[in-house]
Amino acid sequence: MGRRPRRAGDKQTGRSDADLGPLAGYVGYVLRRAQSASFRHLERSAGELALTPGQFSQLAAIEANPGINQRRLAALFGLDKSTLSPAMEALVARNLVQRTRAAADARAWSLTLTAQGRQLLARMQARIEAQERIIAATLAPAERRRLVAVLRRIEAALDAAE
Amino acid sequence: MGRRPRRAGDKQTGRSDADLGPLAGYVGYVLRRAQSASFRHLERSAGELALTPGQFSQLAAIEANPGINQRRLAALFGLDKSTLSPAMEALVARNLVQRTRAAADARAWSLTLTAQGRQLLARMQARIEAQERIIAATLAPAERRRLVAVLRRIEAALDAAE
DNA sequence: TATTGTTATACTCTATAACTATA
DNA sequence: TATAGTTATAGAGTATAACAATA
Repeated sequence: MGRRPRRAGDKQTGRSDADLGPLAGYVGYVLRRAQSASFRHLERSAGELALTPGQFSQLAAIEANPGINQRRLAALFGLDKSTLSPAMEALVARNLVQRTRAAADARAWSLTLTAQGRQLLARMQARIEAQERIIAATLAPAERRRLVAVLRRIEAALDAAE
Repeated sequence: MGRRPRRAGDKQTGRSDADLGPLAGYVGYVLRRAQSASFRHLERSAGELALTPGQFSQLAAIEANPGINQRRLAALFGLDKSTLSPAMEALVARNLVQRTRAAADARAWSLTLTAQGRQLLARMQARIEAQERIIAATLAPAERRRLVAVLRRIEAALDAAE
């Protein structure tokens, strides 16, 4: 008999050479795997900056929309206002975000970045862009822009579906 | 003066017309949005089947690897064994998965689907494939296969990065 | 009455550490 | 000693509901 081919369940290697089956062919599933890998990589590369991907996105959105309130920021990310309340509290406690009462509405906060927040955001952005370069290196030239467009269309189509 | 253009912060609409800023151009971020939309859609379309996307993937992997043990199943998804323990417990309690002691190793479980598990998996798979058709409808013909390949390459590149 | 934000509470998903039983 | 699995526990991240202050 010839060499036995490597099979699922091979005790020698200890590696999980099990099979994903049909999962491996679903866009939804490979999307999840790629997204998880992006988070894992970002968490590793954030290191001493101690910013989660979610916190990065919140700082970036506040920079892009200075004076935004928590309701609008929550809506931008599809979160409930009660989720954003403690999240902003944590960024304020780290002196990354400044909350002042909105001039036009005393119920609402006006969110802006502090100097320290802008500086930390810039440092994190450099690491995000390093990740983007790793991603771009796997793509043919000009494929990156198409990928972004495709993913946006997928999001919109799924949110619009019954 | 002419009509005022719609601006961020417009109180009339109540819509969050705030701006994602540079986030909107990052592959990592649009990946996250698309993946979240996929989960939301799947949770809606699962309905009375009461299966989460994670549970679906576990059933599918057990079907593809009958007799797999929990360690290998955990490794397949990058989870800790302690995460899988209660997850399998829940599927066994619903009579979807059968756990028997592995013949070759009395420490390990041998996981297989019950008839009920196979039937529920098949019903859920039909809904997954409905989602895949929604996704495919946003893509040019033959773009789907390329997207799957691209996402796999991105996952591999990020996991390999320092 | 409606809206902005906070708080109490709970649920899901995940991990680490300590353990039991077996190899 | 090492491995498969379980359990206790903890920490994110999320939501709903009830509430206070303001519109």
